Amino acid sequence: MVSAQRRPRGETRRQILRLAARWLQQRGYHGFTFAQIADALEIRSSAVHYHFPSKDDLVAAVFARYRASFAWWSQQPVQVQASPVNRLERFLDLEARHADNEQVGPLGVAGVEYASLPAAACSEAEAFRDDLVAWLTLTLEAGRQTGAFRFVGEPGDQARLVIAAAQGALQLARLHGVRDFHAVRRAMLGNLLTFRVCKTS
Amino acid sequence: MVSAQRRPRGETRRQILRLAARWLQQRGYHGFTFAQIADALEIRSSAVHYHFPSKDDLVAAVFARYRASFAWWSQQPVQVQASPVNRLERFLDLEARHADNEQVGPLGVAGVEYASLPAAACSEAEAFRDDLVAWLTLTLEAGRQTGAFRFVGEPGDQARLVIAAAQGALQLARLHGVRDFHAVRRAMLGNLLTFRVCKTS
DNA sequence: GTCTATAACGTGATAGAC
DNA sequence: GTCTATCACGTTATAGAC
Repeated sequence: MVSAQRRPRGETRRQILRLAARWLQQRGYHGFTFAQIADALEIRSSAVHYHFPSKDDLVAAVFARYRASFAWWSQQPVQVQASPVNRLERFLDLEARHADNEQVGPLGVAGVEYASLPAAACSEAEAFRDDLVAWLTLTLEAGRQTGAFRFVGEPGDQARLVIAAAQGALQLARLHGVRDFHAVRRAMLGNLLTFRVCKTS
Repeated sequence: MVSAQRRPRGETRRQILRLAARWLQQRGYHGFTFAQIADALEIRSSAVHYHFPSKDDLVAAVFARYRASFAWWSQQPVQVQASPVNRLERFLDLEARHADNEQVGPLGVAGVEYASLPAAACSEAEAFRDDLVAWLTLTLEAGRQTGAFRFVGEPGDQARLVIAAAQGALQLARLHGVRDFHAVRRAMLGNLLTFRVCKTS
């Protein structure tokens, strides 16, 4: 039998979370197993159960980390001080990183596997959605006031469009390469940014 | 033992496909099993294997049917004769039906579970994507020529945006109700349809 | 041609060693 | 506190009955 690993304290837990997040975004909730995580870390699958008693716990923790990461990111000075257009661009850069890593977004996973996902994970995903909607709504509204963005209707609707499009674009990118993500990005920014005046028809 | 079912010839196969498609769009590829299909149809799981030797075969057939359905739908006289705006509206109506049934789109499933999906299913999904992109590109291009749609850039980019947004919107709807789908729809149509003139900046 | 009994394997989870 | 041996179950797939 292989002797216990000599990993720094707390490092195993962190590695488990890292792998779970990666595979969740590449294969979905049912697409990876404790055994695969254990193999990659050269421990037994039951060691994973020590750090996360059930798969529910593990995936809920992964979703919670998405939220925390985004909260941290959005509060960085460089984001707060950026213009609304710049904030949106940076958000799309963030999503593009997923595409480069052949991953989709957490909300896509939650949406697709919703009916077979543990309740705790769904709750975390919903909360993450709320955070994103709120942040994007504020960003888009601010950008419209400065005249940088042009759109009709509610900023909240437009925020949901941005989230949905980014999510869907990541999935298209899996099927047909990263170019599809950038195509969606171009189209979306073109629609939002193009200087234009509305005919008051 | 329960005696063999007396189902009309070919009906079992059709029912299997129906259930598989429904659950694929509600739970994802790994979210349903042969046993569940068998239970619902009151047969043994091995009977399902007679109609579809492997799960690969079953899911590939489901994806193939999505393609065939869309091809049939898009060639109906009512679609062919409709205006571009109307065709887009009808397409979104089609997607909205998924939202009403608490389902996501096939491309969303394929994108999210891509790395854990059988190759045959991926190929069918990619072909389906190609069909959708081609049809939407033509529709959007035609609509722009008549002045009904206004957007900058390539129609192909805009087509990918529509697909991505619809896909993502269905997933958001799972998390937060059908209202999110309609919000995305409003925003998207608002951006495409609003009468406006472009400043040649 | 259609379906059933059963196998072979993979999965999440528990009890207990160190 | 951290990890391993092992279990009980669910899943896909095969061989064979009718």
